[in-house]
Amino acid sequence: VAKVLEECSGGAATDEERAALQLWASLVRATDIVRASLSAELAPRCGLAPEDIELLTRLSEAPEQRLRMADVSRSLLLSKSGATRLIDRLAERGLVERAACPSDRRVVYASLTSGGREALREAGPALRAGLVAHLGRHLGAHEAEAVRAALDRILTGEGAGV
Amino acid sequence: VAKVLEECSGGAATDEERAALQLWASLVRATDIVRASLSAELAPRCGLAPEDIELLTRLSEAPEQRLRMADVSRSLLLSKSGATRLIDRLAERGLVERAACPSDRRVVYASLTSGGREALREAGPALRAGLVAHLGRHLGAHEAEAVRAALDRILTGEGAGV
DNA sequence: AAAGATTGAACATTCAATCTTG
DNA sequence: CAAGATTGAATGTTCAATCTTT
Repeated sequence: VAKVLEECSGGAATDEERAALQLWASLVRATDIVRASLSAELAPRCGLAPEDIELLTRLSEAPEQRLRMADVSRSLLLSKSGATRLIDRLAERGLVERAACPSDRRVVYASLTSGGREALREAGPALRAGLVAHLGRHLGAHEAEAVRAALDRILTGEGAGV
Repeated sequence: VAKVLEECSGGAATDEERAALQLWASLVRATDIVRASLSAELAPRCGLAPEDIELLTRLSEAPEQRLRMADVSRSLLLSKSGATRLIDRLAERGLVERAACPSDRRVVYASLTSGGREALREAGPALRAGLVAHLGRHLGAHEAEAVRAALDRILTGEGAGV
């Protein structure tokens, strides 16, 4: 990608621009490919997409195992309506359920059901195995740690609220 | 994410699994956030999404500034129909056009128009500036290089055809 | 008026089926 | 029959508008 832009899209790329371009290309490709592999392996195994597991996980760690809809959207980097629809889908499958909040009647909680806990118990090990196979296997321990540290620096620099 | 799964989704995560989990969380978040920032900045500036620019770039570097539809889908990690629709959209805007292949009448070329070259000349610098601001700015030169090397190792390990 | 959530419309992406050419 | 490309249907995502509650 970089070599291309450097010559074709306006010329005059600096070294810094070239480096950023290459880094971006690798970043996007790596996440896309690993995501695709994970989805393909997880779907037949447990019928859940990686994003579904991510949601169930966030719920399982939350106090009372539930989250306000707005927090679902924020923590998953999803629009408000995206959160509504995600919870719709998982609620239909019995993995989460909606609950009213007594103290503020505007908020709706999404809470983990026992079925959701069960699904997560099965999906968790599969997800972890997939991540080790597709990600960890190719990197040494402190190399992985170094990459994570660099990415986290970008995240905090860009103002990501964990 | 990692702390959660370690305790909630089946327990007994190894150190290796924890590391892979954390790396994955940072990887996904970083690409999502940078992608969102890029899209938001590029859209008003030049009316193109990052993926559009990526396609125009690939075309601009290809021999004759054209690519077979199948190569579009492969190089952008898109399904065959996804490639068809992407070219549809950009052709409607006059940035690419379809052309028949005389030697094999099954193949359709997507080729860059002069309008597409013009659009890329404007978008290229904007994309590069955005990438430096959102990605490069937070990392030292050889740190960025180290991350890229690690990601590329994952890519070749996972069998990514560049 | 502002915040939380939902809905409908628009759009992008994929899968499966189809059509044409080799 | 296999490969290249396109189409229709289904799914998921977002934006803008709406409704309720604060």
